[in-house]
Amino acid sequence: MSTSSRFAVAVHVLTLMAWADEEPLKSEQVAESVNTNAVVIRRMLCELAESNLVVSQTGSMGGSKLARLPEKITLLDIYQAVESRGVFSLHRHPPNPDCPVGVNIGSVLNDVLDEVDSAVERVLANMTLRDVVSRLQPCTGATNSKSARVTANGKRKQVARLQSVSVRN
Amino acid sequence: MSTSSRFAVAVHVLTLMAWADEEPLKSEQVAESVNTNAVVIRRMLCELAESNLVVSQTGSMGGSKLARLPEKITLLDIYQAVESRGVFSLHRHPPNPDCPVGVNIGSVLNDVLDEVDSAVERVLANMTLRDVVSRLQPCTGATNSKSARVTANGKRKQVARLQSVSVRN
DNA sequence: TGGTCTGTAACAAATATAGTTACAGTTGGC
DNA sequence: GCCAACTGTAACTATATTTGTTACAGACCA
Repeated sequence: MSTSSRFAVAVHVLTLMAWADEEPLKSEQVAESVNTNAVVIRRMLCELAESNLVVSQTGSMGGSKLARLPEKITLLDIYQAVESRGVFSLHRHPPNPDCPVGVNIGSVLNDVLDEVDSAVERVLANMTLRDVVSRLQPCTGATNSKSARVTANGKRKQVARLQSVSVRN
Repeated sequence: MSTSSRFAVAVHVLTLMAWADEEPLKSEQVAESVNTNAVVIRRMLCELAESNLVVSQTGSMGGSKLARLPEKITLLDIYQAVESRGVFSLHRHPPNPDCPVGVNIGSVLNDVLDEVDSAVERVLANMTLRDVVSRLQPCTGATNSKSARVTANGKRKQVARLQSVSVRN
C-alpha cells in the first residue's frame, strides 16, 4: 500500500535527536544515520518544525533539536506532521454516477476508511518518542515508560517487511 | 500514504456482485460502473478468485459472481486479497549500521508497524460486504447487519479524501 | 463453427517518492 | 566586516508503483 517511508524516516530522525539530548544535530549528521541525502532530511525537518516538533537554527553552529521532551511527542504527532493522506485512497477516477452502486459507494467507503484511519491514530497516539528510545536501549533507565505496550504486538505479516528494495534483487 | 485505490475498487466490484445477487457480471459491466478499463477489472477479479471470493466463468454467457454470501465476506478478506503490503514502509535504503540508532530503529519500527497493521485488520474484520450493501440502500431489509457500526466513525481528516485527482486541477 | 467471454502478456501513461545540484540567506567567530 | 558553516528552498532527475491500453490465445455456449 504505502510506498512512502516518510513516517519511518521521521521517527528515525526524531529518535536521533532524543538520543542526542539537547545537542543540536546537523542535517548532514542525521542524513548519515538515515543513509540518505541531507536535503531530504532538511525538507523533512521543515515539516517537523511546522508541526512544532523540532526547532532549527540557521548559520554556523546551527542544527536542529527536539522542541519538547520525547515523552511529550507521540507517534501520532509525527505521523500527522509528515503523512498527509489517510492509509487508503478512493478511486482514482470517480465511479459512474448513473450506477446505483457507483453513485453511493464513495460515501460508504469514506466512512469505512475514516474508521480505519481512526484506529491507526489511536495506536500511534499511545506511543511516545520516549518509548521508542527506551526500546532502542533497554538497559538505560526510563522505567516509567509505556514501552511494554510495544512488546504486545500481534502477528507478523505474511510478506516480510524489507528494509530495502535492494535486498529483493 | 497509500497511492493505491485497489482496496476501494475491490470493495466496489464485490458490492456490485452482491447487488446483482447470483447473476454473473461481465468485466465490461463492472468496468463501466467503476469507470475504468475492463482489463483492470479482470486482473483484480483474478486476485479475488485466487482468494476464493469470486468465481468466474470463461466463454460466452460467462462472467463473475460472489463465491459465497456477502455476509460471509469481510472487508479484511478483501483487503488481504488485493493489498500485499502493510500500511507503512520502512526506509527505502537500510540505515547506517554504524550508528547505534540506525542499527536498531528497524526492529523497533517493525513492532510499531505490526501493531498498526493489526489495528487496521481488526477494524476491517468487523465489517462484511453485506454491511456495505446495507449502507448503500438503507431502505432495503438486511435488518440484522452491523451497519450501525459504520455510523460511529470518528473525526474527518483535515485533508479531504478526494474521489479523483482531476478534481484538484 | 462463430461469437462472446475470460486470462494474461507486453507495453505506455500517470503519479508519487526519493535523490541531486545549486544557491540565497543566516549566524557565529575571528 | 568577512569568512566558513549552517539551514531553507527551488529546480531538476531518477526510480518505483500503479493504472490504463492494446492485443491475442483459449474457453465456452448456441
